[in-house]
Amino acid sequence: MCKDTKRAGRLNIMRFSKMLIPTLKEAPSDAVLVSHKYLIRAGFIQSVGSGLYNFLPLGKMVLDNVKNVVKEELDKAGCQEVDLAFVTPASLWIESGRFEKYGKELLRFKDRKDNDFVLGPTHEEMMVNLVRQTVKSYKQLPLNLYQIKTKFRDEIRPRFGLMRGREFLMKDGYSFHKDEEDMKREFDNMEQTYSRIFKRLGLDFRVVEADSGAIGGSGSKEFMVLADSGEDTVVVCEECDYGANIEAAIRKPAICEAEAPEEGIKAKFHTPDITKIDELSEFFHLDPYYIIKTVAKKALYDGGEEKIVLFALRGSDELQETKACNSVNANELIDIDDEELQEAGLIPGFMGILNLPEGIEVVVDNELKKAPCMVCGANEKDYHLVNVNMIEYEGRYDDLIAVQEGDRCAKCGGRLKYTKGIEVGHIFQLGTRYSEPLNATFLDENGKSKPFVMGTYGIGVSRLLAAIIEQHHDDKGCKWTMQSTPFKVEIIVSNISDELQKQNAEKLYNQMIEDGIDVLIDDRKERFGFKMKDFELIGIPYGLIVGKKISDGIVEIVDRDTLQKEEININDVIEILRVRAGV
RNA sequence: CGGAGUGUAGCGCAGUCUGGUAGCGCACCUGGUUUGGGACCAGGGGGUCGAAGGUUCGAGUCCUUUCACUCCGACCA
Repeated sequence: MCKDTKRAGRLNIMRFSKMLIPTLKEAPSDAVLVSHKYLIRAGFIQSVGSGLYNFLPLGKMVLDNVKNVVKEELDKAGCQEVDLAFVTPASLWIESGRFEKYGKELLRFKDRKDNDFVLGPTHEEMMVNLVRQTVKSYKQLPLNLYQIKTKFRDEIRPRFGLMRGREFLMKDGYSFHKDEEDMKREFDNMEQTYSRIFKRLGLDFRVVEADSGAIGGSGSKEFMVLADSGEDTVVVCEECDYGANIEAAIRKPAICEAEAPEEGIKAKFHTPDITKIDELSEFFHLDPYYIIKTVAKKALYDGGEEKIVLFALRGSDELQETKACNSVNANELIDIDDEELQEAGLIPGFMGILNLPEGIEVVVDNELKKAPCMVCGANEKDYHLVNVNMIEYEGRYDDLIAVQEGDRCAKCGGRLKYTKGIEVGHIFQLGTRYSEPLNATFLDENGKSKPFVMGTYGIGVSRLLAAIIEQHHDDKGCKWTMQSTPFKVEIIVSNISDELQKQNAEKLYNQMIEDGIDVLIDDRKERFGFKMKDFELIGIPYGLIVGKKISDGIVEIVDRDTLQKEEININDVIEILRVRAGV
């Protein structure tokens, strides 16, 4: 009894016949991802509306397990758990300026007194508010506070089951420091902590350089679980450990093996109806590398302000929109049609960076710096310029390139390739982006008032369930990893009407409970095949089949990963499972 | 928001064109036979056909309106 009390809340034991596990033969037709299908078919979750899910007993167990791993590692790393109000007064959001800016994902509503509230999609404001009220001195720093809490984002298009719901469970952490240096130390600490978390959960992942996006800040890294169904494109090096989201990936500047054009004097060249890079390439017998591609976009800013921007890069490269957007500090870049271009005095197909009409902003890719003898649109119908020497060009440069597979790694020169990833974690160096507007300050060693230097760190906890299944499944069902699985072992009683099988299975069940092994016993009055199908669908790591050979003292262990069966003596069961399941 | 599509039993679907008693498979309940790979026999329960309005002797089916959901694009843990 005493033993049981000690493990209260940690040990999962259950009878299949008593547990609510509504397994289904067919998945709802709208499920596209395997994780979505299996989580529903195996009775882990239930859909209740667009982007809204109920967690059934099995799903809740997995969710708790994942939560525990996250919590244990964070606490070990010196973080402290808090729990902030889910409903938050809009006033804080107005103060930070995000009430207007955040957009429609922010669910707003009023209480009976007509006061504005929001459902927290993230908690920077709330956490800064908490800390600014309680921390006054550098002596109280650093501080890393987190919570594991339901978030609500009214996504325009929720999809893929738990992968992108509107309501989801997220761990969000915020750290507060007296200076940049200490914040960077904690950032590294979190990178290592996150790596430990995902490793414990049995995930194959990469830490990659990322774009900071809307949250802002100087440096950020994403934790990507590698899976074909991932929504993000990740650039990784085949030789070293470099990895980056395509939005932030860099490369060694490209070199062209094709012959460079002979140097000459800058001149206008008649190019009738030749508008595309490959047509120009053919016309001039020149590699696209030596042609300047000019991409026009409309940049949108706060308050409905907009302007036309030209992005110039080599004909052999592609524009990376996120980089381009960041380079002009816009909220968004949108395509622009030919009519609008003409109104602005630009000629589609013949745009270039020289001789431009008024009011057009230009950003040139870094790799065009000092490039000699380039071909470029003349901003005049049917004409291009040749022998444009970029040494003479004085304008803004930035990194605009979308790294391609086969490009060279900036770190080691190795070959870069694409892979797909599921973003399960994101850590940011925030700086004073929130502490300043919210006037959250402390007194430093010299008695001077300073804004907190902050970091922010997120993990998509409910998304992790989907990520685990995306990476660990076969055509029969789920394969939970040891730290995430609801039970370590499932005892399958082949024929429950057979007293000998039943008694021995019950004995093993009780023995495992005694020994603290999470165990589910399938004691339903069903046929063998039926139970095996459920076992495979649910994905508990080890099955223990108590069947006909029990009369000889023999049972079978099934490894869910390989589906290999192995006959063993009933007396060795506990010992073998202990070793295999690490319990 | 733009484009495409779907709403019929818990799940998967047929029926809608051409109006005439609401159907199939799985699941569920009862009894029996079965028990090493989603068994079989017999019997049974379950539906405001997404909602509202209209046409008609009669609407799941035709007309109008509306809601929800899903898929493809922009957002994100």
